[in-house]
Amino acid sequence: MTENTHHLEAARLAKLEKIEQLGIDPWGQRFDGHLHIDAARAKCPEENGVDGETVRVAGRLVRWSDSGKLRFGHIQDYTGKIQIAVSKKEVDETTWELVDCLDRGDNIGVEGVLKLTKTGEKTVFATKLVILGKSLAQPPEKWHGLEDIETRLRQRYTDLIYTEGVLDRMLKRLKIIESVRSTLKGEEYFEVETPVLHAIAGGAAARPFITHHNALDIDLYLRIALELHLKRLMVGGIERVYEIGRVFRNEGVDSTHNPEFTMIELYQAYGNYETMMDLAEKIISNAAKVVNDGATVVPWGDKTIDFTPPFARAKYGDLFREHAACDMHDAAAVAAKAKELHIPTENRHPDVIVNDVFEATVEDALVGPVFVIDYPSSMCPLTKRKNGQPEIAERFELFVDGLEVANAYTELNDPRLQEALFKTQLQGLAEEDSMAKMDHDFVRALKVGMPAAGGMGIGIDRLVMLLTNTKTIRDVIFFPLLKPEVF
RNA sequence: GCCCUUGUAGCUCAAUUGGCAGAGCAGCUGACUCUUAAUCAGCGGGUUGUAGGUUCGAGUCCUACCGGGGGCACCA
Repeated sequence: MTENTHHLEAARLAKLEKIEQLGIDPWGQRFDGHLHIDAARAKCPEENGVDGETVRVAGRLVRWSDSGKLRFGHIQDYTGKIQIAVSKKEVDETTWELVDCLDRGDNIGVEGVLKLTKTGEKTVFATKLVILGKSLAQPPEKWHGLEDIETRLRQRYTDLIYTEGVLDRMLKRLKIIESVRSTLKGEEYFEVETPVLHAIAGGAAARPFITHHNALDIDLYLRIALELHLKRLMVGGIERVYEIGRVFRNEGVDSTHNPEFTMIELYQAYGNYETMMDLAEKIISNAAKVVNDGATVVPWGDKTIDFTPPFARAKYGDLFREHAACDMHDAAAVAAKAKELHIPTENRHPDVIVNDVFEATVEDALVGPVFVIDYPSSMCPLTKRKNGQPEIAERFELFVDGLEVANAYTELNDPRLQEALFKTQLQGLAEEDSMAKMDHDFVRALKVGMPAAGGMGIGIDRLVMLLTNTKTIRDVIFFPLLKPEVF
């Protein structure tokens, strides 16, 4: 960079030096009392020729014409954009020289009078102007902006500034998370933090990332779920508990999977999976309203999703019969259907085959939102069985347009059954593929006594996708995983 | 991991059969006190992802590698 500075950067460096020669710090100083730009816009008179208040605004210069003795530009902050006008007559000589050194991309602060231009645009007519941070990088082209996906993801900072809708969508993500917290606060939940480094990667079926602790000389796993620690806390007396946190799964990347993603898991003593359905409806419909102007019906590509409670509920077995055209308990018929779908059957537990057939035939057909309830219990080693029906687990998954958004159970709190399920691997499932990894301490905790409870996990990234009409997960994550860039 | 596709100036894109690497925007110099894709005149800007190969000649064809996108697999 130093021995081979690009000519565009060189031009900016020359201006930077000129600013220093004026005795001005090109990197800026404290600037108090600025209004957010949306607030400034709200204060601007609506009538031509009327002087409004004198205000201070600050932000990034995203349009600039450095010509003549009256110059216009737009500055932008996270609340919006407003035009500024700088007239040579209205500012002192040093400021006018500073104005000559401004480039698109610079951060500036402006004090001036709010009024409309002759063409009716809300404008701050500057009486003072300061630089709050020089930009040395050439911004993207003003009309097309940044379109190269790789550049947008690697240089998210630039993407956030110059690509229409990116910052807005990410702010919606933050508001959705705020809304989830606020809904749970209303339900008297406590938010906690539990370890990310696990000795046993339990609570879900996924390949973990492995890391190493030097001083203890032990390998550890980055967590793949939050479940087992939160249940321990319920044993400890925190009746309603949740965590919003990052989980890590060492798997492929596609439009709905990022190796690290954000989950909320929550547990409610004395509840069950029906309690969780009611809560899921509250959490999701509230969040939908926050980012869709109060509406619970939201656009989703060329479809519309109605998140107005209550959501539909359908039994796993019924959906199976409807879409796979056979009974899930009829092993021969299921095997035939599996063969038809090129799903392997050899040495695999019948319920694993059922599940594969279910995924192949049912899931994509579910537009929803729909709670799929009552799963085959063999695939649910952490879930309570239905009274008198040990082959059915009180579990639901919430599907929206084929996307799994939430997963919940009536929690298994029988330590003897839990221990037995940890010991029994499903045929045809490698241990690393199983959710049932022996965790002796967790069994010990259950022996202390966990109250009957409901619990739920929601994929926050996918929820944000659905509520912001975004089809790829990388567009709702600030910094999705990419292979390292070579400099 | 496999298949398809893609990589040219800061950005967005051209480049005919393999035949002098171009444009717009942005930048620089000058003019302009109501502009907003400002306008007008002039000027500069390239390791065509990287490394090889074929050829008189490669942005273009071939091989490998690197990055991105899409699909498959994985993700019960």
